[in-house]
Parts: sequence; structure tokens; C-alpha cells
Amino acid sequence: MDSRFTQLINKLREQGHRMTPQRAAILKAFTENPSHPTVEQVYEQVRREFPMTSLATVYKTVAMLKEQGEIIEISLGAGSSRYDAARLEPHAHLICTGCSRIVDVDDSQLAVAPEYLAEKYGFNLHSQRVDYYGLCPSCQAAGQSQNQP
Amino acid sequence: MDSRFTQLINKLREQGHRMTPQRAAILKAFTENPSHPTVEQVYEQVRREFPMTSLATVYKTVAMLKEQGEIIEISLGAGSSRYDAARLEPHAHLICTGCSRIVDVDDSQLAVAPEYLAEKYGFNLHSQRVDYYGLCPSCQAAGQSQNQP
DNA sequence: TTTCTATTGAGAATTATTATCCTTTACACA
DNA sequence: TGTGTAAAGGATAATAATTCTCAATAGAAA
Ligand SMILES: [Mn+2]
Ligand SMILES: [Mn+2]
Ligand SMILES: [Zn+2]
Ligand SMILES: [Zn+2]
Repeated sequence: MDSRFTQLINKLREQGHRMTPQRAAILKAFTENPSHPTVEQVYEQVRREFPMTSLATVYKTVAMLKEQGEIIEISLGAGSSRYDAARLEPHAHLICTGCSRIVDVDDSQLAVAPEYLAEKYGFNLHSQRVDYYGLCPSCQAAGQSQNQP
Repeated sequence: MDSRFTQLINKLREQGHRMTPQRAAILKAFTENPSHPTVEQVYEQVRREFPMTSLATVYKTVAMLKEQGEIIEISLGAGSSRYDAARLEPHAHLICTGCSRIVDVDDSQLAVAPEYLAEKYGFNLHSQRVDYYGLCPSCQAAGQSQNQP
């Protein structure tokens, strides 16, 4: 069974997207980083292998992945957006308001059934987001002051 | 029983915050608008009564309310943040990816129990956010193109 | 190879939010 | 009812994230 990275490459190729070394490196960086990196962080990582890469290219790749539904954007109030292209299935996040660490929640039965909501409010749902905000263990230990979400 | 607006005014007064006409108008606009307005929208509304009001003042008020935990910020990927100071108790949102309308979900049993997560991952939770993304009835009718969250 | 056009890189432009800094004013108290 | 003082306001500059622009480059189909 192919890795998420390989599957994604194949899918994009099939859809007629060209595969450049920069794009492949960006896709690899996103799909193989489980820590919900920012665009800037992926840019820094890709630059180590391809120093000529532009930040704009990373942004363009993210836009393309969003169109394809192949990346989840986690926009917090302050600072830059975080992304998860490693795990696409719906999952909740634990977000530390001290250090901004984002941890995947693996086995949660995610919130109420969307079908029920679709009917009650007439919405046609396609995705969801569940965040829990709090302090991670190390920030608790450090007695960090917390900036509410 | 006092309105949310009156209660908030009283709480802030007790905490030593001064109550200016602009501030009161901003608080009224936020607490009595259930449509999750942006800062800009509240600014426009307040300006109708107090034309001299500055946008910066609205931002400062929002910052103060965040510190007090008296406003919920809903930061979406694009555009400006949306706010809910009308309802503070935890509740989920239906967010239309066609027109950005945000609707409160009233009677949902919100997601999994935070206590369970706190134990499993060592997080000390203080708030949560549950969003459902989809198309609202009118955007479905209009066959709107949707920009994934 | 040649051709065609998607993609890239560099930097400008845009947008939302925050910071600055001087003025105004709420309000505790005389 | 005045006064002092620090909080709050107004105007605008600064910052930060993201998007746009456009000429140059390079996948990939023929
Ligand atoms: Mn995740
Ligand atoms: Mn709400
Ligand atoms: Zn932390
Ligand atoms: Zn809509």
C-alpha cells in the first residue's frame, strides 16, 4: 500500500498537474509532518533541499491542495495558519494555548451526527472541525500564562 | 433578570473598567448581534450613533473582552475574524462555505467529554470549538461554488 | 526536439490587526 | 461641584500574513 505522499502525487498527476521538484518536496514536507506545520515551517524545510524555492510557491501549493480537499487548514486567531495534510480523515485537535502545540485526537467519536444537523437547519455539510483548547503538560508544568483562543 | 449587555456592563464596572459611550455602544452591538459579526461590521453600526468612533477602539474593546473571556472568536481561513459575544456557553456552529453565514447550533451534545481527553493526553482544557462546514439552504438553491474551509 | 502552457521566483500589493502617541474624559475624591 | 490622574479614545503608522503580478523556466505530450 502506497504512502499518503505517493498516493497524493499520483492523484495530482492523474488530474493533469505537473510534478516539479519543488512541488514534490513541498508535498512530502506537508504529508510527512504530523505536527501541523505552518507554511513558513514547510518553506524552511523545503529550502534545505531546494534553496531557490519561493515562499509564494508554498502558498500556491497550499491553495491547490485546498481546492483538492487534500489539506486541512487550522486557522487560529493570531499568527499564521497551521496545516494537516498528513491525516485527512476527520479528527479532533488538542490545541495548547500556551505554546500553540497541536495534537491529533485519535479515537474520539466526533461530536453529534451531521445528518441530524443537515435536516434541522437545512445545511448540506461536507466537513467539520473540533478543537479543544487548554494547556499541554509542559506548559502546565511551566505555569505558562494562557491566551484564550 | 438582567440582559447580557447589562450584566457585562456591571461586571466590567466592578472590575474597574471605565464606561465610555463608545465602549457601551460597542458592547451593545456585540452582545445584541447574534449573527457573529466582524469588527468592521460592529464598527459600522456603532458609527451610526457615534460617528467619531475609531476602528482601533473596537479592536481594543475586543482585546479587552478576550482577556475577560467575554467574547468568542471564530477565526476562519480567509477574511476577518467573526465574534460571538451574545452567547458564551459552549455551542457548535454551522458555517456556510458559500456565503460565510454562521448559525448557532442550539441543542447539540457537544463532542466527547473533555475529562477523558484531559486524562489521556495530559491537557488541562478550558474551552472548545465545534464547527460544521457546508452550504446553507440559500447557497444550495443558488448552486454556489464552495470554498472548502 | 519542439511546442505549449502550468509553474516558478521575486517582489509588490493587499488586508487584517496591532502599536504608537498625543488628546480627551470618566470618575474617585476633595 | 471642581480637580487630578490614569484609562480610554482617535488618527495613523507599523507589522504580519497572504495574495497578486509577471517575466522566466521547465514539465510533458506529440
Ligand atoms: Mn491533525
Ligand atoms: Mn455562536
Ligand atoms: Zn503548551
Ligand atoms: Zn450560504
